[in-house]
Amino acid sequence: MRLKQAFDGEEGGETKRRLLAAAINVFAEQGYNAATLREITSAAGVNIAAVNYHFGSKQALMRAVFHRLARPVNELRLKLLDEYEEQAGGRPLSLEQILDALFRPIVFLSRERKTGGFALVRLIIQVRALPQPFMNSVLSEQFDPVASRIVDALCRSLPHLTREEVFWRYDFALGAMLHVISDADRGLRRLHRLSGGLCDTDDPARITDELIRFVVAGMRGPGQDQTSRKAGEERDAANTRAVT
Amino acid sequence: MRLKQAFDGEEGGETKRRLLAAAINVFAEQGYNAATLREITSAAGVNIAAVNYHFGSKQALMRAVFHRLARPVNELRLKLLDEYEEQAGGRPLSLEQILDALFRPIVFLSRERKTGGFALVRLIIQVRALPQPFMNSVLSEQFDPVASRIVDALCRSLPHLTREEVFWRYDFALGAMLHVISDADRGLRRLHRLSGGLCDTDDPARITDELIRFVVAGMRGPGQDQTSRKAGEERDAANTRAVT
DNA sequence: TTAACTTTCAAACATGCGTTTGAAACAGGC
DNA sequence: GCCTGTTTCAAACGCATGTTTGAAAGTTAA
Repeated sequence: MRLKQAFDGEEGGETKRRLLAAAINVFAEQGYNAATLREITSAAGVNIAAVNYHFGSKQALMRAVFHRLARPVNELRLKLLDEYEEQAGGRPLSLEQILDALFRPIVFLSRERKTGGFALVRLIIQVRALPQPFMNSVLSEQFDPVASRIVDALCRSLPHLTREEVFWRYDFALGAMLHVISDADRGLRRLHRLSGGLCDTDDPARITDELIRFVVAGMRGPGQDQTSRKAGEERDAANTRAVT
Repeated sequence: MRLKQAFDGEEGGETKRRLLAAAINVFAEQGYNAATLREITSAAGVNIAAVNYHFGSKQALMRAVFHRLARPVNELRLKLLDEYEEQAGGRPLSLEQILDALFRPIVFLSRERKTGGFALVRLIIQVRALPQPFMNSVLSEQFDPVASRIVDALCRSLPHLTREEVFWRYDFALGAMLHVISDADRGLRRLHRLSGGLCDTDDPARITDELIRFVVAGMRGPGQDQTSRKAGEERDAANTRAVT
């Protein structure tokens, strides 16, 4: 067997590795459209033709970046779920445990530039904001399994809610998390600024703490069939006053 | 007085108006970086030199777009707050009223392509995901006043929370909303797909209903000093088991 | 009608992009 | 050492972009 083949694994050789690492950073900072291959290859210290040689195209490089970053995070989340399920011995997981698996890996990693967590979060937010059709399959492949697993666990943990309601709340929870961690990643740091410095958006433990408290309460809030009729009527009247 | 000067207002002449309208659509669909002036001018049926003549640059055009879109929405939100405050006659607004002002204009408008609500939401999400420094001032100018007003109202409505906690929860609520409305705007329609069609992400009333119910519960959840010591200890132990 | 200003236009500028090409360098096995 | 395949390289390709330019067309007031 050739030594080169033994060394070639998922990460490829030195050039491929450096290229991937540089792409992670540049795509995260600039976004796909504004990132240029010349900038990436310059940061990697390799020749621009290497992109086509090792990855085939800019698009393929972006997909490789995403695959590289998302897999470890989601493996970790699934692993946390596994551990909690083993502890639970067949009973439903607690809501806190589920949210821990949903949030903590991402929130903490979003503060980790070395491991790529920072970049992953940036990229998730970016592809969500501006879809790239060529990314659809890698996103589904990486994120759908863990989403389904979490929703299933939530349904068992929150029997007062319909499955539909759980899906809505899952989406809200995800949005709340992505929103707060994306805020800290930007020059403006809006929440920190708006709050006059009260909110320390650099502290993942603080973020997780506040986030879980909010989401736990939101998740445990009543479902539609438990909301009072009076509140429902007031809301209908408010909706009748059209936005114009 | 020249007739041209009378006609020139904020909207400018026909060419400027068409250019702005086309830019709204193209920027929203493509994002700032991928949108080209040739595409915009082609859609507007004007010459490419008109961009520089009427707006000065691509960046300035983008700022003008944002200014054009954000102002009516925020005026509406402030107006809703005014009305609710007038009704309240000096007492704190109910949480539902505050959230109505926070969410409903944007959620409903996000379904309105004609009024630009759709485009505005898309643009907000995009500039958040990938900051453009040249947009910072227009964003602050347009959104900070209403944010501060809402946080103030929330503080009065939720006296069990510190001002810091209110800011966190405001941010989570905003994130939840932006996340769910951005989902429906994209080819994949993830929530609809993941939920096997259960969640109708085209229905603004449904979105608002579920969103408000979740956020009301989340906002009313206990603050940090009301959370049980046992839950806190369990969380500390979980944090000690490091992510890797 | 003329003059002054405004607006629009086609063409060009200056630069840049992702991709390709063919040769050189490298690596490894026989 | 030779051969084969792999990898890297500089240059080029084919095309695109935002901005500028100078002239033409349009508008308006005197």
